[in-house]
This record gives sequence, structure tokens and C-alpha cells, in this order.
Amino acid sequence: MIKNYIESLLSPIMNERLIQQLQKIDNFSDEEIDMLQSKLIDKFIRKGDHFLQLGQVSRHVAFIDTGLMMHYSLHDGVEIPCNFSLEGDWMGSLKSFTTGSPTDVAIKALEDTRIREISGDHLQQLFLLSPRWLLFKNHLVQLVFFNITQHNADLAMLDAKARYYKFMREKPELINRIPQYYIAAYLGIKPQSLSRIRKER
Amino acid sequence: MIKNYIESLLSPIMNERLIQQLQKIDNFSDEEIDMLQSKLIDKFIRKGDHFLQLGQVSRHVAFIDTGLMMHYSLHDGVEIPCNFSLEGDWMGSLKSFTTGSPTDVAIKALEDTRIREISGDHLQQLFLLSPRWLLFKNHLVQLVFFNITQHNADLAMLDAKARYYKFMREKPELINRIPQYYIAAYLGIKPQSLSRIRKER
DNA sequence: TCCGGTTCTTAACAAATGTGAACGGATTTG
DNA sequence: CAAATCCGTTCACATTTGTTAAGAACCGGA
Repeated sequence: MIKNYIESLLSPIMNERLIQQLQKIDNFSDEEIDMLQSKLIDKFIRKGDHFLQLGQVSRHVAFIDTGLMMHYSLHDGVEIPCNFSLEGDWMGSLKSFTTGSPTDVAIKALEDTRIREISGDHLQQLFLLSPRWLLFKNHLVQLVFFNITQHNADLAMLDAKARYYKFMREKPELINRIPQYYIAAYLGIKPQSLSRIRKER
Repeated sequence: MIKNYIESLLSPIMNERLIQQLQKIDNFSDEEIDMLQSKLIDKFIRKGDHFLQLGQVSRHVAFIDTGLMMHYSLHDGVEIPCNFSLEGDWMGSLKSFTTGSPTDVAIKALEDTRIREISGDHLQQLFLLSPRWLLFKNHLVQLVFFNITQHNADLAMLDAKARYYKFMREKPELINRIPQYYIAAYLGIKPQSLSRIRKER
């Protein structure tokens, strides 16, 4: 595909972004960042395919270069999204990754997505080489944790309209990239109700 | 108080419970458990008082010997519970504890509560003495994480009645120990609605 | 013990959300 | 290209939940 070829040319820019993200967490040295990059593996996940299937054990954490992924669990045959990760984010199923238990939160691509992943084993090696990488893992855990806790409070506190407006306000870049029935499920309402809310403005 | 005196006599039984909980996580040796116990400090938290105030930095993790605690965040002046911890549980505000940031999830006692706490510094010492204690910390994180993720899906998926029935089914020991307006807030409904649901059976 | 506040319940009504069905546009499949 | 499927919208109607207000039950402090 032409599009993929063009994206591959963007690699320097994408590296820039990865490095920026890491600097935000802590002032990693160039050597440390090289250590990480030498262990990262490029992958391409086609829209609709999974980074992590339900019941699998998560063995990798990944940085998203381009694209969009959805974390979700399954209830009565319905996919309930609990989080979204997009370009510039790190993602992983933390519970499964750290405990080795089969995951009950799957991760699949909502768009063709380009990632760079690192295995748990390699991450362990980083920890040994430079304990600073523990900060990195902590950061990932905190981020997911914060997201979910916040969303929890929103679901408990706000009505459907307020939840949708808040979503629009805080994640405007997602509103047109996620199918509405997933947004509705994420917000805890039916697609028809979301449609009604959207109409009102 | 006579009650407190009696409880202090129960100490061997409470130790039993702490040890049982640890064995569930991993087969810690007697020496390792002694290491932990030597660092635990007894505390008593009166009903309504806080283990961790909003905005404080969490510096301790604690085991609950007797009593009941509520984790909550504040929205528009309303306390929104996101979790409960009771006797036999370990508790802590993981985000604040591991990052050193001020907490946005407070923890307060819903009953007079007896805990044994360990500081982050002492926990670090344990990690150095025996890396197995890292499993312990991971276990705590996973537990909280699992709870919140599950509750999230429930809030998004179930209606008020189903949420309450599920709560009754899964945490029957809590139903009569938590004020109903807190249960209502936890379930994302108004106290009057909860009252109506309870009346229907 | 009594008082004052808090919590819980109840009710009638208003508002929000769910349900089922139909339609049309977009996308995929053959 | 045609047929089939999926997705978003709309509507009418059912059901659930919120709101407001009042009183009863309960609890803690003086």
C-alpha cells in the first residue's frame, strides 16, 4: 500500500514523539533511550485485529506510532470499552502483564495501527540495567489507573448528556474516529440515546 | 472502652488472618513474615476519621484487622465512593503511594477501625531483603485495579436495579454496614431511587 | 433524657433513558 | 453492478430514574 510506504518515511518524526513521551516521565539519558529502542519491535495491526485477545496472557507493552486501539471487556456478548489508546500513547493490559493471568480486558485496533512493542522479559532486563525504568512502568500503571478511576466517577456522577459533553470536551480528537456505538457503550448508554443527545444541539 | 480491650485480646486471631492473606499471595516463609510484622505499626482510626485526606501524599499501606474503610473522590461537593476495604484486606492509595503525588482519592473510616500500617520506606527495605515482596505490592495493585475495572463495566452495562442486586449478591457483608446514601452514590443513583428499589421485593 | 440533626422512606410528578421498529446511506461482498 | 450487511438516525411509546417535598426513624451530643 502506498499509505504504508509513506508512513514508513515518517519514522524519524515518530521517534521524536516516543522520545518526547519518555522525557515527560523522567529525564532518561540518550544511552537509556537507546537501550529501550534496541529492544522495540515494529508491528502492524490491521483494523479489527487484536493486540491482545480475551483469555490470552499479555506478554508485551507497546508504544503506538499511528492509529487507535480500544481496551474492552465482554458482557452478555456486548463489548464494553473501558479505555482508548492512540498515537503517542503506551498501552498494555497491566493486570495480565504483571500477574501472568489470562486477560479479561482485550485490546483491538479501531484503525490500522502501527506499534513498537517490548516484551516483559526485555523490560526486566532494562530494570536490571537501569532501575530508572521502573519509573516508566509505574507511570504506565498510574496513567491507566487514573483514567479508569476518573471514568468511574463520571459514570456514577454524571447523566448521559454530561458524560457525552465531557467526552467531547476532553477527547475531541477521538469523537470522529470511534464508531458511535462504541462511544455509547463507553458512556454507558444505548446508541439511540447518544443519537438523540447529538441531535439536541 | 471495654470493646477495645476485648479486641486487643483477639490479637492472635488477627495475626492468623494476616498470615493467611499473605500465604494466599505467595508462600512467604516464617522469616519473611516476621520481617514484615516487625515493621507494622498498630493504629486506631475512629469512625469518620481519615486514613488519607484529599490532597495528602500517601506514605503508608495498611492491613485492616477490624473495621471498614471507604475510598472516595469528591465531585461537586459529593463524596463518590469507588471502593471499600474491610477486615482482612490490605488498602492504600496506590497512585499517590507510588508516585508521591497528592491523592485525589481519600480513604476514611465508616466504622471504628483497627489497622496495622507499613511505610513506603520500610516496604522498600523489604524489597531489598527479599524481592518476593514485590509480588505482594503487585498483588495489591492488581486487586484494586480489578475491582475498579469490574465496577466500571457494571456502571456502563447494568441498570440501577441490576447493580444493586449484584452488590447484594457479591458483598452481602457490606450491605448493612455502609450508609445507604453511600451505597447509592457507589452505584451511581440517588438515595431515593435506592430506597425505591429496596422496597420492591 | 431530650433535642437537633441526619438518614431513610414515601409519594406525585417531571425528566431522562430504554425499546422496538423503520428508513436510508454507506460499506462490503459476491 | 447488485445484494446484503452494518451503522446511524428518527419516532412513538414504555420504563426507569431524578426531583421535590414531607414525615418517620434513628443517632449522637448536651
